[in-house]
Amino acid sequence: MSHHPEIRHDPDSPKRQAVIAAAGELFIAQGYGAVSMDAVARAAGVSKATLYAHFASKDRLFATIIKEACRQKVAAIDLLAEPCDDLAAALTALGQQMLRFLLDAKPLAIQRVVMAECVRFPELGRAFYENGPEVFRRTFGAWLAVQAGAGRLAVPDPVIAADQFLGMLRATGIFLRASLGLPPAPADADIDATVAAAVRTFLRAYAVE
Amino acid sequence: MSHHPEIRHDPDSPKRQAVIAAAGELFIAQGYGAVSMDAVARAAGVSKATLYAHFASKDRLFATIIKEACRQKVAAIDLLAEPCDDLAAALTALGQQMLRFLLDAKPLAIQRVVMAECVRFPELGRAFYENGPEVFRRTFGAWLAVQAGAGRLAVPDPVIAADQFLGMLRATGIFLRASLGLPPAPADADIDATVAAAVRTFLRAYAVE
DNA sequence: GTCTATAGAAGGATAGAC
DNA sequence: GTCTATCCTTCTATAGAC
Repeated sequence: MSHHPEIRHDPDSPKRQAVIAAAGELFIAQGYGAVSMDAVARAAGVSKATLYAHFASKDRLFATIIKEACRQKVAAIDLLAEPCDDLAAALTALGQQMLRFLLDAKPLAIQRVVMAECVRFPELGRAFYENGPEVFRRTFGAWLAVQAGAGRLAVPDPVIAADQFLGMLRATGIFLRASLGLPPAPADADIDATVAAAVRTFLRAYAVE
Repeated sequence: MSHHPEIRHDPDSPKRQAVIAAAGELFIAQGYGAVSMDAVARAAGVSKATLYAHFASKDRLFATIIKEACRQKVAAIDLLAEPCDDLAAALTALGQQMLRFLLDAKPLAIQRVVMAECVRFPELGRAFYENGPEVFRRTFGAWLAVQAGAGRLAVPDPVIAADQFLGMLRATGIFLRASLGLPPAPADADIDATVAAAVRTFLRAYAVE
């Protein structure tokens, strides 16, 4: 025993952690093709041989790193656990937290990398979707169903309604612009206006008067 | 004269056209990093030297090709020129054509490549945004303003309303899934249902009763 | 303009010492 | 496990003949 052909390492090894941290920053910022294993080794302060002792190949290092990055949680989801007496206020708070998260540099960069490489690494598309957007729309949809049960909303299909609200947050003028890296960065006022408009449209369509 | 340091070529040269066609397919399908100049030359049936006689570098070839690909027009925009007596029908037709375009393999692939490379090639982000989404939201917003003027809609801000309708079309469950390459491919019924729901929510919020 | 052939650099991955 | 040093492949780009 103790002679596996696979790689087995202490996951808390400091060098390994350094590699993970360095590779995370580089891959998320620059993507797969633009980052060399030399660059990762240099940034992590280890040799390439050490790098390869922990990760069998560039592919596997990349996939491991990005899959882990996809597990980033949206703080907005916590708002859905709180009791709700004011629907408009709750949707506004949720929308603002959600949109600010989506516009943050790191989630934007992760989305770019995953979209770019999901053809060659289908597991990344799945990991991103299932850990992020899918979790949120389900949770949000369930919350909308509860509000409907309480007589505050009339939603034929809560998950569709959730998609619509989230879709309105990802507006072309603010979210797509940011996704494409176009200046200027969205101002707070723009974010608030987008959220307010989404809440208004959503409630006009779904609120029980 | 006739001795410019820059490259000047017959833009209709058959070899040049072959390079453009081959590079377009490869770059759009696989992205910048995954495509070598050897692969482009082979696919185009020319030598690398010929390739470099027409395009100074891989960067310039890539940027030229992708910028041109961003000029693809949305057929849906033509619908906005037709006279309109049934708002719901017009929005449904527009939405279906738009969403089917967005879900098509080539626009999805172009979007992936542009998002992936917009950090290193900011011009691509601009070209994509200004030729595609921005044109459409402006045109659609102007159309909504006309409908408002005709007393059919009450839209405080037509461009925001346009963004909202388009955002609801790009729903997580159908558009983001497709953007990430997740199976199964969207069925016609899913597309129609998404559009119908968007039209319904939009009119509930904005229609003059 | 177009080719063949190749220079020159960079990248992924590994051998062997410790 | 970690390093240094290196192998081999692939890549971008060009020289030189036609």
